[in-house]
Amino acid sequence: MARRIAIVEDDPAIRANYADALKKHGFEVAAYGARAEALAAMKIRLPDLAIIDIGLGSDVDGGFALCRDLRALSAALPIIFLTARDSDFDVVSGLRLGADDYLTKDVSLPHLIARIAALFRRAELAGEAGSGEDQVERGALSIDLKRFTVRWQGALVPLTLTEFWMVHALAKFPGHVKDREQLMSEANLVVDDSTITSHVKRIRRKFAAVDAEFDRIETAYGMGYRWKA
Amino acid sequence: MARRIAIVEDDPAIRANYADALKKHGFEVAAYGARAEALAAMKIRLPDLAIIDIGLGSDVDGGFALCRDLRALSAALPIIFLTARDSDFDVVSGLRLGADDYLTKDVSLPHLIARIAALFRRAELAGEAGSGEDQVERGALSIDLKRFTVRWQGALVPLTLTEFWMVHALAKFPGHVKDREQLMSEANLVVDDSTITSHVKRIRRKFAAVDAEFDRIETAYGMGYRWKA
DNA sequence: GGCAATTGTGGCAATCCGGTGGCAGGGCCC
DNA sequence: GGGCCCTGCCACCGGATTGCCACAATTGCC
Repeated sequence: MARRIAIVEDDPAIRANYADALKKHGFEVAAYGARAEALAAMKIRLPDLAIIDIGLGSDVDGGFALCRDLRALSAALPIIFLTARDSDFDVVSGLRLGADDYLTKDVSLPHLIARIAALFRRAELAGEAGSGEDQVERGALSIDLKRFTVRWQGALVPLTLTEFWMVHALAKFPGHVKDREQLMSEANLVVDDSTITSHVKRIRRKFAAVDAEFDRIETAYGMGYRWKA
Repeated sequence: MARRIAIVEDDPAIRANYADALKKHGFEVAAYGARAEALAAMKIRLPDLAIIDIGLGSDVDGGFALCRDLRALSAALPIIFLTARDSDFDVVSGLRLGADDYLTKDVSLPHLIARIAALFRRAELAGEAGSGEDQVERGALSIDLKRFTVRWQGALVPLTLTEFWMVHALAKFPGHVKDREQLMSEANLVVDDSTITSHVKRIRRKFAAVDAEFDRIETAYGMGYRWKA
């Protein structure tokens, strides 16, 4: 199965150029010209790697914002900035936002491919160690990590991203207690303890809307929460 | 616990320079001037990240060889080439050898740090999922550190957090007497001695509710308590 | 057996923790 | 701009947990 790479670049010529080159290297390519379009598409289905430009049309820093959004979608998604901007400031900012690499547009194609390959190599290491699955099934619960959907007894539970990650964190190891800090880090958050409580409240409510009997999220007093098997 | 970074660079001045800068950023640094020396040291103890120059003294491609050797030692070790050579050919070769990043020596320090941080971030993703189950088994007693559950003869004993840690502290070393202070510190408490007595009382009661014959928590008069094997 | 020190017991009050409703700020879309 | 959604947080409440005390029971020692 070919790797899917998403390219976000506003210049149509450059975009087509890169898309072509990557396709020739055996990658599947999805190309987008604008931030909102790209984000919407990736929310439906995550690519295996994203290459994004920083300046997107009138949105001068659109790529930065997109990177942040994508990082929220997935902590593991490899992200490469590919842009004309070569100031140190931009590089550091980009990397701090969670990108894995930062390249300027003067890199040769072989160079770009080598960077992509290196990133895939590393991403794969993570996949082997962890649960590289993009689908989690726990009885009546099923989680689709690429589409960010959760089903309970077959019915779709409309969770927000934060809620999605929290459910994922809990259900990944049924029965294991996750304290609030662990839940935060798995959802890429740094918030107040009470906020976690709020999220759990909302998650429970959403599951209950689908199944009034729902009670799989158990509170472990003073310890955290656990997904009851 | 600070991250350990290994630097392999033949020029003593540059080496000291980078080593200093990284130390200032809170990393632990091990610096080496030659390939053999570096490899020998890392065989004994792998760093958390390696930064290597390509040209090492008379050994023009020594860095490449070292990278290959290190990759053989560990597929997961993050490796960065930091060198004066900026030809595309070298970059591609370096990355193909298994390096994660390739930087030229004109990068600023903030840029280098950002690259290092990005790599650590990604490497951490891999490490997370690996840790296996933590379980303590002592005859009829079984403690699950991940689930925060205690079973006696297979039956669940509903302990509170404080009680859980106290049972854990006692059962970890069966037969060893733990005085009240030790029990407090293992449960992260600072309380009156009599309070420990109360906790033991409640723990015994909860075990007795499961098994009327329960008598494994022994009082060592004047010394503390011990888990009877 | 007598005595002081130590531990067990029941119970109560203070505290901690989580659940709930609600609200405000920020972002996004129309 | 207006409306909507998501998110973070707070105040309040009820219940679980915890700390401690007075008093009874036990222990070690003479």
